[in-house]
Amino acid sequence: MAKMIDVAKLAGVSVATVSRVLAGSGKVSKNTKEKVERAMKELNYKPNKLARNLRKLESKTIVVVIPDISNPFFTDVIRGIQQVAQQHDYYVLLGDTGNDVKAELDFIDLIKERAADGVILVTARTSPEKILEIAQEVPLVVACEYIKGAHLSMVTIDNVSSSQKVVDHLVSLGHRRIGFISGPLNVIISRDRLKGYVSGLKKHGLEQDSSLIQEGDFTISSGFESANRLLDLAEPPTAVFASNDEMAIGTIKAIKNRGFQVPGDIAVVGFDDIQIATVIEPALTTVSQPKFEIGRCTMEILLELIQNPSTRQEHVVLPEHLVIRESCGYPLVR
Amino acid sequence: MAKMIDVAKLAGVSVATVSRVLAGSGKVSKNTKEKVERAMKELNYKPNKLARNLRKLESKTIVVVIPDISNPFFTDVIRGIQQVAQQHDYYVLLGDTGNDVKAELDFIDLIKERAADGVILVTARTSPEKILEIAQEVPLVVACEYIKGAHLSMVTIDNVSSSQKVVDHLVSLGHRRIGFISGPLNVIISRDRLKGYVSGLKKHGLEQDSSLIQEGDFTISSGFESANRLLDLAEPPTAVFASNDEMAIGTIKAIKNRGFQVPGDIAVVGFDDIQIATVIEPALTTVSQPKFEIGRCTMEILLELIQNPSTRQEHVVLPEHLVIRESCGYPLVR
DNA sequence: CTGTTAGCGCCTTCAG
DNA sequence: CTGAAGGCGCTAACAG
Repeated sequence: MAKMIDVAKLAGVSVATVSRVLAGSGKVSKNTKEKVERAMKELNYKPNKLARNLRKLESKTIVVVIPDISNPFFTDVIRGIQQVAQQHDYYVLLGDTGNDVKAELDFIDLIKERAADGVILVTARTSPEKILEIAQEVPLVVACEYIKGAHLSMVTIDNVSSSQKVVDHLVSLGHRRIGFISGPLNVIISRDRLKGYVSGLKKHGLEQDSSLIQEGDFTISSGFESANRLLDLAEPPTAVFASNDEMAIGTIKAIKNRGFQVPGDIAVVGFDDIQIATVIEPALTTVSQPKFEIGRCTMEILLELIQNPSTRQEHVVLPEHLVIRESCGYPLVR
Repeated sequence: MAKMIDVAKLAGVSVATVSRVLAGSGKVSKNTKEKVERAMKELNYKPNKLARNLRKLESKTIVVVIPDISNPFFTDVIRGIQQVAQQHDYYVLLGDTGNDVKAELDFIDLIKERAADGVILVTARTSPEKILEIAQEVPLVVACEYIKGAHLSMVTIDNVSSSQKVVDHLVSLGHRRIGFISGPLNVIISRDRLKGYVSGLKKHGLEQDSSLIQEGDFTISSGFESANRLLDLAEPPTAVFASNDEMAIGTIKAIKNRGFQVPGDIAVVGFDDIQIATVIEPALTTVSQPKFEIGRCTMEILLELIQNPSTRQEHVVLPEHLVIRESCGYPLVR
């Protein structure tokens, strides 16, 4: 494997000059530049990134920490991250934690070991205090999740108002008894979606019935079980709002399982807009998160933070929108 | 950021000793070892991987080149790769090409730049000759795809015999007119699945009708269109075998769209067994690839190749199995 | 068991 | 515009 000095010798110049043409830092005569380039090509020279990284004390790599890469929601976010990373010559290291907090911390440690220049957390199982502490020391951006009132770079949507919009939609279709399946309530975005649901009800003068609220854990099966509890009610809801698409799918399964129709008998709304939402029958009406854009934006902020660690930390809120498909049908007539 | 020499000074030893306790190479007295460890903890020392990498001329990183990370098939493979990588202290760099051949080559180049120690190709858009040439120079393993008769490390399933099994199953249910939707025929695994279908027909003494074979491109919409062509036939098939689950989903949509039932009127089989296969209605009977295991196995082979580049290259064929769900129903009575 | 020393390959002042 | 030289932080001989 040819190295810089080989190129230098062949071109009859010094390593400094080779380094200069590599960096494209203009101060090389056209003539020598050509000589060097010819030599590089002849030797099939590739600069050794290991050496460059050590010298510059940067790795040109960022870590994306996610709970589970086989969850389709995250892969779209990653694609956004990757796109911006590539444009700026950064690589992305995959930090799949398998939902393990220890693994999360280990990946973050990569920065201290200089194997990465920054981290994106698309999960935040670690305690908020810890994350804040880490964010003081290293470039870190949190995506999708957030920490309340924290002085920290974050990119999310507004989970409260988007949930409220769902209630608006359901009410406009004539529903007055709306069930809600929340995500795990120890997660802030789950609480936000619940909050939006509750304030949506209030806005329309509907009373809140705690039996209509069930806690799930974002899986299809928890959606199925929660929906069953809702269907067991003396007076079941005419619509169910699930806090993510997987749970909405479980809900649809539960409803069909009892011989009811969606949306004929009961309307269903999801959240996230993953691909399955378009494939399931009926196609799911859901809150579409700008996943790709979240990824892009997160990476852009991280890049700024890496270049200038004293950049003011900000919480960016991206717009989402309700996608109306088939699972809510048309206005109820009762 | 504390470095090794700081630890050495604080512990009153030389850097070599610190390096030794870090490497755990036994030849340090218990006493000094403790001193060093205390110093490391006190300074909150983390070894600089950049320096270590340069010194050892390795990056402890491998690149996984995939066409599209938001395709759920690949993420399961990646999880398998990641698991083994983690066990061996390797990191995985994501090489999402977005189906671009140039990007594929660029990611492979990372090895020559020593930013990675090996590559896993879960796609192979690049020409076989080029791949073989590259594999001579760097540790490279191909997963899911393969190159015929090549002296190259590959991990796949047997696409021919598994497709034949699908035909066996369909025939056992009474089907004699079986449609086939292939993947793009410039891809070898598509041709293999077609080959299995054809030889399956022959095995059961069924004649091959070329109008029953349609070429798709692995997307839902191509499945939909191909299925429509099949349904337009004067004598449509009683069963359709699609070469992947996405196309099978498109097929089911097309069939339902015409007012027919699956499996009541027409049976459908897919290939891959991605998550959607269990969610779609009817749940899809499909060939289940051991995706996670493919990932694990591929990474293990790559590891061997990295440690010993002269390892004999081998083509590992992993077992798959047919998962029978609802989309084929029960034996036909005609 | 421990210390000394010479690089890994590159970038970047500082001179010229 | 070009060259010489000093590290980046660590590991691996080689001595002792």
